[in-house]
Parts: sequence; structure tokens; C-alpha cells
Amino acid sequence: MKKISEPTVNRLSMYLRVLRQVEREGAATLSSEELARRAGTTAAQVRKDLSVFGTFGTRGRGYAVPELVSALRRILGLERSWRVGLVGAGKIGAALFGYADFRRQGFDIVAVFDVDPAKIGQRWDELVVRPLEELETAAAADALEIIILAVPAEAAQDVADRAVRAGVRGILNFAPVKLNLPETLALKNVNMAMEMEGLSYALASRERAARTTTRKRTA
Amino acid sequence: MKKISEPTVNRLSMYLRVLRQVEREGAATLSSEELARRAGTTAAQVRKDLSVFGTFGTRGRGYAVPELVSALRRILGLERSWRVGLVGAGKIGAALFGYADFRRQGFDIVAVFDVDPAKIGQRWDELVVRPLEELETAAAADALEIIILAVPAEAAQDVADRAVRAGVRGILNFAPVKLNLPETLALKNVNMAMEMEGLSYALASRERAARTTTRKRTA
DNA sequence: AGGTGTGAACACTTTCACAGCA
DNA sequence: TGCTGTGAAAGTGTTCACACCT
Repeated sequence: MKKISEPTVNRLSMYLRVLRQVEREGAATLSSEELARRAGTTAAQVRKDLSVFGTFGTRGRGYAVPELVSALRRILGLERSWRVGLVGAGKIGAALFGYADFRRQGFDIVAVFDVDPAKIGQRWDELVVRPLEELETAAAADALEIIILAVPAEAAQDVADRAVRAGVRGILNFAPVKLNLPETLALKNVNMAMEMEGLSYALASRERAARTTTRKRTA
Repeated sequence: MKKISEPTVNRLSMYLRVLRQVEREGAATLSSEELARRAGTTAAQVRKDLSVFGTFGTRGRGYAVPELVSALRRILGLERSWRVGLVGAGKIGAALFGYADFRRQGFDIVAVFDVDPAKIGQRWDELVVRPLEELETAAAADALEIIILAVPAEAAQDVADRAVRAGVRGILNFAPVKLNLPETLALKNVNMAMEMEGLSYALASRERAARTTTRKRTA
């Protein structure tokens, strides 16, 4: 299959979210126009995105909601569940562990690790926080496929390397560092500091623009 | 000034992070080649990104580290600090409140809000969690410029609207919904579920590819 | 009529390659 | 010589516009 761009996949994810909502609202069918409006994109974009994977719509009618939901779930690999390990039992780790949307989409956190002796042994629901040294053996024993990295920046590369050696195939990285990994691994980064700096840039550059305009106007 | 693309701004953020590390390591100068390697991009890309804002390097020598750090801080609007309100005192809110990188970059969380009576009145460091109804008055009184939205999806649009009316200029949104806002607002979304689904897609499509290859090989 | 699927046009980003300065 | 800054080329992603099906 042709290579699909990351923005396209991200939009599929959005479409699925919208469609589930529409399904709850009871509508049986939905046009690309309406789907686009609710997902924050354009009708042409919606049709192009979907067309890469097949033809799902009916001309003159739109998309059948439950059918498109199933198709997107299949495309995104959400029909099965994934075995996930969480590394880092700090505040971010705790927030992610409690994030209901993960579980709902079939991301089952089946092990939690940390280095801090004060955290090791704590009960988190039905799990017990385990020492980081057990990562390799546990990854194999529990058949972990994905790990969520919620550790400090300095520790992230080391943990990632060990996870890779233990057979993990995907990493969701919350540490603000560029990880060096073999190409065979799937990696996604969530960098909150970067997003915040993006906001800061946007606000600061608007201020600069406003100042310039004022100066021009008064000049 | 010419419009700068979002990927460019994101990379500036990465460059700044790398440069600070290099600064700690004591190097006075850095080539685009080395900066690119550590930031996970290419030398040409680094030079193009920086060239939009001016000329910072010296031919034959590279970039002076402290100078480039200052320049990037200025460009990104990180020389000043920003007054930030946090809405949502749940687990995600707590994680963000404790996220040291925010404070370090000058994002000062000066107010926390929630609807839950059990949370209202709680002490969070030197702050007290306030009822959501106070958002408008507090935003004005505390001159909030940015809010972090860490509320459930259903509540996000309403809170955002109120924040906008109260004069907030930027929103960092953690709720998995497309917010509808006036163009004058700066908005950044952090969607962890979407990232996870991106991982799922990558792993599932690799499996599909592997199966196809095997079938071809055995055919 | 209404709305999809899609080639072709367009816009934007990245990479190349090299002139030119320290 | 070494490495930046930058036009020009290549590559990607988005939008347009319309043929075609229901």
C-alpha cells in the first residue's frame, strides 16, 4: 500500500471521533461536508483522505455512519487491543494511567515501572509499580508491544533502548528529547513544552505585528 | 514579517533545547550540521529556518551558542513571562501544574479552576483551587493571557468561549475536541488519544505489510 | 438534484548545490 | 578551507472542479 502521510492519519483519528459522536446522536448518514465542518477541515480533504483506503461513500447520499466507523477502526488498528507498558510513575504517568480514552480504545496498560523506591510496590488499581530493572524481562513475559515513556529527559534514551531490545514495537514519548531509534520502531512524541512555546511565539509575534502597525499608522 | 510555518516554529523550539544542552556542555560554537544531528533534522533545514529571522552564524565557524540562545528566546517570546490559568484540577491538570518545564520557560500558572466541589478550596502550592464561575472575573483581575484546558471534552468549548470573552489570548487545549474560536486567538492542541491512534496505525499497517510480503514470498 | 471520487492545478516545505564570506 | 545563507529544484500536501453515480 502507498505510504500514508501523518496528517492524513491524524485526521482519520479526528473523523472517527466525530463519527462516534454522530452515531450517538442517531444520524445514519453523514456528508463529507458535515464531517469536515465538525472535524475542522474541508470536504475535499475528507474525501481525499478516505479515498486512499477505498470507497466508503454513496454518491448523492454521503457516508453510512456505522460502516465508516468500522472501516476507520480497522484502518487505524483499533479492532484489536494493544498491550502497553507505562514507564514513569510520576504525575504525568499517573495522569496517563487514569486517562480513560486509552483504555476505551483498546490500549491496555498491563505494567507500570519506576526507579523511585518510594513508588515501587505501590498499588495502582490491579497493578503494582515494578522496579525499572524488570522492564526487559517483563516486556517479554507480558508481551508488551507499546511503551509510554513518562520519565525525565535524561533517562528517556536509555529506557527506550532497553525497551527496543526487549521487543517493544512502538513508543509514545512524553520526554522532551529526540529519541534515536531503529527505523523499524514506531515513535510518537508529545512535547507539551514545545506546544507552549508555539503559543508563546504566536502571541509574541502578534504583539510585534500590532506594534509595527501602530507605528506605521502614527508615522 | 513573512508568515512562519508551524513546523518551523516547532523546530526552533527543538533547536533552543539542544542549544541549552550544548551550552551546559561548555561548547561556545556549533555548526548547523551538529545542531541538525542533535535536533533530528538536516543542516540545510536548520539554516533555512534561522535565515527567516536574520543571519546568526559566521561562515567557516558556525553559530555562537549563547547568542543564538538569546535570539531564539527573543523570537519565541520567552524573554518575558506569561500569566497562565489552569482550568481542570483533575489528574492531567495536576500533572501540568507540577510540570517544571513550564515554570522554567516563564509560563507562570497563577490560577487554578475546577467545577468539582471536592476540589474547590484545595491548596495547590501557594494557590487555592477556585470555582469555575470565577473564571471571567479572575481572568480580568489576574490579567490571564493563556489558559490551559484540562477539562473533559464536553466542557471544553464552553470554557474556551468564556475564557475568550474574558480576554484570554491563547489556549493550550488537552481536550480531544476541535475548538471553534475567533481567528485572533492562538490555539494549540495536545491530543494524546490521537497520538496513540497514530502509533496503532503504524503498527497495524506494518503487520499488514509483513503479511503481504510473506504471502508474496510463499506464493 | 445531491454528493462522492479523483486527476489536475496550486501552495507549501524540504532538499540541493553553490556563491561568498571569515 | 570550512561553513553559512540562499535561490532554484524537487517533493509533498491541499484545494479545485467536474465527471459520474444514486
